[in-house]
Amino acid sequence: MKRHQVTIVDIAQQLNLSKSTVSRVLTGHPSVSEKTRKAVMELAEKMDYQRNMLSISLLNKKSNTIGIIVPEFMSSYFPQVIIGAQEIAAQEGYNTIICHSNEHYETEVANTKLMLANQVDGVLVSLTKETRNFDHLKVFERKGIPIVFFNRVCEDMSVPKVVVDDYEGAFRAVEHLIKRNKKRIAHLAGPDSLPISVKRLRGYRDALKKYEIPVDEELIIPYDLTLTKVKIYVNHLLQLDNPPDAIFAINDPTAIEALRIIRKKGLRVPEDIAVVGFSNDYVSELIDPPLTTVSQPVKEIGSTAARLLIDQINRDISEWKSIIRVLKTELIIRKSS
Amino acid sequence: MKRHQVTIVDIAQQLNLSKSTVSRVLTGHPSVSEKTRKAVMELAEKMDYQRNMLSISLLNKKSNTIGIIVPEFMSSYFPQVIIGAQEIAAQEGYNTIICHSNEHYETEVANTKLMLANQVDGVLVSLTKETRNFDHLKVFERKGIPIVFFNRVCEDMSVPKVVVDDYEGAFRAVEHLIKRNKKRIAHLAGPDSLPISVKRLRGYRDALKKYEIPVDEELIIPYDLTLTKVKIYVNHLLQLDNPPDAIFAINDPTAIEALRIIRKKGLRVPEDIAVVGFSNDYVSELIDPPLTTVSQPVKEIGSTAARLLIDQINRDISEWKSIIRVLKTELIIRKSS
DNA sequence: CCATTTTACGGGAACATTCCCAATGTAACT
DNA sequence: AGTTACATTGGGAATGTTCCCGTAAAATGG
Repeated sequence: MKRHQVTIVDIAQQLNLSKSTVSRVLTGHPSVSEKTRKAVMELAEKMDYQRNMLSISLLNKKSNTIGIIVPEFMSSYFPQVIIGAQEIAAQEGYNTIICHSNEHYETEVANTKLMLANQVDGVLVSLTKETRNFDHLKVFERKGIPIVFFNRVCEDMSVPKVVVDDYEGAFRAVEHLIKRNKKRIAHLAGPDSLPISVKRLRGYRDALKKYEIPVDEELIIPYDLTLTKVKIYVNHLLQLDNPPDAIFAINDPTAIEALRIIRKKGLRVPEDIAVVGFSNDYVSELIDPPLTTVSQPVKEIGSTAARLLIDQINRDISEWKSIIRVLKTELIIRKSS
Repeated sequence: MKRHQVTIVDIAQQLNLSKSTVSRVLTGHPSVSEKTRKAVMELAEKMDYQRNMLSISLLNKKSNTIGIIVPEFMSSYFPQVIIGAQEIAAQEGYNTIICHSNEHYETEVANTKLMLANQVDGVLVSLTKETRNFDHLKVFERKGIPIVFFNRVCEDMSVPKVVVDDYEGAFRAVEHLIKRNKKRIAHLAGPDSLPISVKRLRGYRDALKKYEIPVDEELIIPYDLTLTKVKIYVNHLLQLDNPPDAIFAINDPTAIEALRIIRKKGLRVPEDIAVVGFSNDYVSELIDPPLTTVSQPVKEIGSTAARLLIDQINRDISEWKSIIRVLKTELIIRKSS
């Protein structure tokens, strides 16, 4: 099958017009007679004409496309952020190219290349847990392509960021455990490369400090977010001479995994060990027992990030460079604590 | 900030070469001297040169981009299918544009327009529950742009489809309930517009027939997949003179919602009422009690669909038009039945 | 040393569209 | 009637890249 695209030239020839005139009709330019307008419109409809955005983008040096790069796609977190972002983007007439890096630095680099090659007008990025070098992202800055980080941000770069108050969320979560009379609270932390890990850890430490509970470094376990390893760490914690009576996990999948392991051992939650997570994954209220967790306004994260990006694209305001939007979290207390 | 893209002409001018030569280096064409090759490569690197895919796509009439249109993004089902599809696509050098239709026909139509305008080489589509008119999809056929349906397919169009054996899956699920000694099995069905609803309903009916259990139409409730309505239907079922002792739901979110309502009423699952879902959502094994469900090979659905699409793009083999790949389901028996 | 082949590079068209500038035609006004 | 104004339309450049074709210089062969 020979595939020939219907172009404005085809329409022009059939109507004995110039491509300029046809273009004018299709773009809604005023100076064109009603008669020709109608003729063009009808023929275009009949021929299934679709404007070729590639050529327009090439000409305008603007693709009306934004890129979104996320580290993973499994939990409900990023899909929902994406929904929020896409909503705003679509409203403003922007398409979206979504890439997930699978938590691999190399894939992330490849993804940024892809975005550049496809001439995106801006990118929304959440980093992988492996990312420690940011050269591939600084290219965007050098080229003047707006970039906005969300959730997993790069603190070395002075570009807009959208995060939640991880510190406060963690603080409140741990405070809640303390008020439930828990004395030895363990923390399954994330890798230090991620600011969210660091901030949540700080929240954990400060909450303990405030209530004058000594911080036992043995109870703080940073890990690389590979879910299969949770079992090792939880088992390790339970076999300590002085085991914890609560676990605060860096995120919900980790908390849920921990919870399952604990229950398989025949321990009671929350009586023997309480568990608290972070993010309020959509699973969390469905499991048994429902998980206490710090909820994030996921859709709002996506929409504010997209809004910030598009504002930057339209009017490039450089004072905005260092804007950081910190959204509120909310502690949702359920039966696991 | 004035944004000027680095082009091959810029590189050519700085080195006193023609754009042809630079292009040759960048595309790896052999007939170019080692000296100039090196010079070009170095300068390109230094200037952060990135080839502009828009112009290449325009020239080749091929964008190396495939589109994926899914009805929703909330459950883990479609994200996982997308991961499977993207893996294959990336392997074959294709980018991906993802759109979700939010279960709205209008949005789906808009999404197809977007795909066409962006010159995708092919599309992967799963329909919304509202879609009853397929003109917007037939455009792809007319233009000779390959299209592959998955999960929610359009049976009117003779294009490749990837589905699971819904009939068999449903049959086995209901058979399993019968063997658990359930006599009055209700079915929360999907809308008739979706072939998956129809097939699963047929499986349900035939399983009952096989074991000579009369089909009570009162126990078959088709609904529009709006989760909030599940409560009404479940309450209705429970208040029947002769209430059901099992529910087979069209999908896992529905089953989970039903399960929660049933438990809130103080009924025991599975003793009073057993519940079975469909799709093995990643939540299903985490809830209490874990849900018996029919699992689908999600990633494989995505990868086979993508493979089918790309094969069609590369060599356009028209006999393939009516190919239907039916993947196997597996009944996963858990505590809810 | 000349003829022929090879090697390396330049010129220009093509892709689909928009937009500026010019050109044509018509109506209105003096 | 002649001039001006305005309404429509056409022509051509430009966007960044590839690829075909042509051509000069260098290398090879006798």
